[in-house]
Amino acid sequence: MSNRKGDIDKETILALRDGIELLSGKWKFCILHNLQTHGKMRFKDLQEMALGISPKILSKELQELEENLLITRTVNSTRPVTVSYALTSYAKETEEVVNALIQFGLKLIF
Amino acid sequence: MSNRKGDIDKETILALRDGIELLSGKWKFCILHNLQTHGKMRFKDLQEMALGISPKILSKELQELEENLLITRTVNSTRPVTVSYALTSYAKETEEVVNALIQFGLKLIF
DNA sequence: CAGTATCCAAAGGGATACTG
DNA sequence: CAGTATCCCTTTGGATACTG
Repeated sequence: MSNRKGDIDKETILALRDGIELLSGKWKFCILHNLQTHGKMRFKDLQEMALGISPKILSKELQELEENLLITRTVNSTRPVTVSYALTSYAKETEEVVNALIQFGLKLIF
Repeated sequence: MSNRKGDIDKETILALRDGIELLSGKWKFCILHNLQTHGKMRFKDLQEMALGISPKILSKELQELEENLLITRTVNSTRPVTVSYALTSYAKETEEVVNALIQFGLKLIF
């Protein structure tokens, strides 16, 4: 309660909205969580982890995460070609958000 | 990394998705943050805090938060009638999520 | 395997005016 | 003041089929 009532902390609100924006999308938290716990994952692994995500959506969310420097995309010279996704060091910042959300979700039930 | 690759922790994923669901909506985090920092707030205060939210949306999100027992709605016997919103004790669980998100958002810029 | 292309339904959210 | 009602547009996300 560092602010008086009506004295709105705009920077905090903007930071909040920025954070939300980068993590918006139905599957982003799941993707981040899975990469946190499993390390590198391929497209297909990610598709199976979250039951029922269509390839189009997964592709889109991965691209957004990559654009925002939260994950890397690596093409492996195998046959057939495989692609690995992994968190950037920068994405460490998201771990607390993901974990807090998981803790919150767990407390909803029990 | 307690799980082997491919051994998906469904409960964690479901908790994550439950948490996300309760907090989904463009303004919920802002509402929660403002109630955290300012305590009780009236409808109009909340409307001003987040520049540009329409009354319909604010009303909807407040109802959803109330349904999920994260906030209380109190009608004050004033003239004209005013209504106060405040966090429930249960909503303490959301503070860490909100704060983690703010920290993440702040690190995006600086 | 790792996507892209196309099509489509539903949800989300805003503007505005109105009401008790 | 605290909403609700109406209208409308945009975004989101899913199903499916196809490609290198």
